[in-house]
Amino acid sequence: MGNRPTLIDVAKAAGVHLSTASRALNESTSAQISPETVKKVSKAARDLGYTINTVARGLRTKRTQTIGVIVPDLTNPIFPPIVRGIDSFLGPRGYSVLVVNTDNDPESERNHFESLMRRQVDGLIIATGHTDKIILANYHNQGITAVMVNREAAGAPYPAVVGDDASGINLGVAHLAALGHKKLLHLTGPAESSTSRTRAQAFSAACKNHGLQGKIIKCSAYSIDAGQSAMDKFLNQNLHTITGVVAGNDLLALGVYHSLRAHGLKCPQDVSVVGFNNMPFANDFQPPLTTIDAPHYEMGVQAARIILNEIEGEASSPVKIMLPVTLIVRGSTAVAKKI
Amino acid sequence: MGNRPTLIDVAKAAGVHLSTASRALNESTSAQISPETVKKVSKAARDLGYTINTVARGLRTKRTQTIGVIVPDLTNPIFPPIVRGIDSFLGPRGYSVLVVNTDNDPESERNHFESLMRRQVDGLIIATGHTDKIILANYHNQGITAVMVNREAAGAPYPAVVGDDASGINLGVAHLAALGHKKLLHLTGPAESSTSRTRAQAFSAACKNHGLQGKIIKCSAYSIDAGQSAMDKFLNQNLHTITGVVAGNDLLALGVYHSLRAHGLKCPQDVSVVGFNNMPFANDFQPPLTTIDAPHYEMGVQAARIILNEIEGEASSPVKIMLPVTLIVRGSTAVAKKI
DNA sequence: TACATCTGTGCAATCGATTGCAGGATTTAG
DNA sequence: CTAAATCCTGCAATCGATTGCACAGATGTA
Repeated sequence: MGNRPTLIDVAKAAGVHLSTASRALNESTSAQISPETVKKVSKAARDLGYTINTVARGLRTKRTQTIGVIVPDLTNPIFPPIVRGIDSFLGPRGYSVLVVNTDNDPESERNHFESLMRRQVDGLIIATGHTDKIILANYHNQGITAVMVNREAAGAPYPAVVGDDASGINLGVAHLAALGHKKLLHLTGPAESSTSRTRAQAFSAACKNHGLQGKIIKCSAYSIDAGQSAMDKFLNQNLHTITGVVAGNDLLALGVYHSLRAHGLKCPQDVSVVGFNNMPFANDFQPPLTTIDAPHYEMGVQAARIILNEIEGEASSPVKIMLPVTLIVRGSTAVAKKI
Repeated sequence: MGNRPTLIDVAKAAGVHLSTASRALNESTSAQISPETVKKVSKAARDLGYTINTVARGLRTKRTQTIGVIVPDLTNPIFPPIVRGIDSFLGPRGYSVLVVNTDNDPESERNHFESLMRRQVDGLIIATGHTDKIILANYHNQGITAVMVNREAAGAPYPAVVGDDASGINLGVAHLAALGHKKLLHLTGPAESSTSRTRAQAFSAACKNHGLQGKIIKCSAYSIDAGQSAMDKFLNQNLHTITGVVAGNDLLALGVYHSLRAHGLKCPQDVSVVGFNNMPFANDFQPPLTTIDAPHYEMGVQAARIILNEIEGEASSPVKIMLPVTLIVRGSTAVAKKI
């Protein structure tokens, strides 16, 4: 790669010592240097096309201005908005983002974690639902700065930025109740994930609240296939026992779509479906998906804000930020059918 | 962040000199060290939980084992698979990936480029369609290692990995021709993008080949909105003049869906639509989208393979890899309606 | 006038590795 | 039995910055 000039080149060109050049170019130290010298050095730097070598600086300062972001899978559509939110906050502040995918595999997560540590990242933003308590406690014991996003911190007092899952599920159940549904089904995600538990509990509570019957089935992952096979299994045994489904997320809702179709049921005529997340293109599904909008981009922004504060400012006490969610009514919910 | 042990700690623990420890731990130099010493050092490293500081190494070796990936927008669904493909190849080989989003803004691209240079990335994988010839030529003049992905290199002899756009468009047109369509429309993306031009040219050629009438309209971006407004404009003037649409990509196809609906036209009964990319969830759209599958993940893998070769192996002559595409027939295409 | 205080700059150590070179110990060759 | 070759290991320079400390000259104070 290109042979860029170094600080020595700039110093020579400006006729000053290396250290003077460094101070002149550095926002926080340029006050120590006379204005004329600063101008001279700046000009030399500009003329030579000097850019700082952050690797060298990072070695000396022990700050790389790099944040590691751990996600399960970037191709899961809720993560790109989170990552962009993070990046949009951090980028203008001089930080870069190293994204790794764990596929929810603990072994892979450990490897990626080590890789990020070797790279001396200044902090971690963790979006994986599976990271278990022990791993997290380990991170904390090692003095690692981290912030959770889209999940709660378990096993370690880390700050977290989450959507208001309980309210979201409430909104969904209330919406179905208002449409006259009496018998609902909830597809819950993997038990390791804090969002799964929160949503399932909120579902039970909301059903009780509205005097509805609410069943829950488990899915092995937050994926279309897992949703489909769980729903298949359910429908094979209980074809006409429910009129409304509150899926743990939009992918599970899509799995429900597939399963309903395979069982000759129509959405929303026979069964109404509510998703969660309002993922991109949810409006273009067949039918357009009624879902809970969770502000993923904003979650990323907030997580970035917090971690920067932890790194640069004084360490605040672990906060938990819960962002509001909203119900988006589309074509997958309708008045309940008599069963 | 954690106070990890350094090579000196390991060397002391093993009772050898720093440099011996370094060589013992390094794959390529451990042959210079006696087996017992290697074992001793390895054990000490393991016991102390030593991990190398890649920042320090990077400063000395001028290799950061980091690749910069420049995309327009990570939330555009074709990019996550590319990024994952890149990462899946590079990760196991010790490289990490720094992803930046330019939003097709040259100013933003310049800033991100500078940021990547400051971070001493070993190479660049460029997926932005807009990067103009001058910028690219600049990169090349600065001796920057780069590979294009999902676009051709213009203005600089960089390797490129692309899908076979021309064949893809051909497949789409042939499919519509076989269904009896005579009058087709192509929505082309921004002219700056090489894929836009390739696809548009292929469309014209294919129409001529099949003896069809083919019109082309331009879209300002590869987005749903741009597709919709271009199609709106077209339909307002020419409501029943075409029966088939070949969209420049799937997002434009979705825009076409919206526009057709707004004009009271049904897909596929009134108008058939073919997309391009086979983006995630294309099968779940309304109707499921017939489209050309482009192997984005594989494109990422190949781009990563090439750049690693350029960095570590001998510089090969600039290659252009064209990956095959396939037609995926779904519900958005049907026998042509008489008009 | 003499001494203390500031300002601006330079000197040199340092961050944590890699690597060319030198040299002692051991082996091989003649 | 001596010289040459080989094998290991240590020494020290180096990558490109940051930063505590020293010091010269300017300014202020008594």
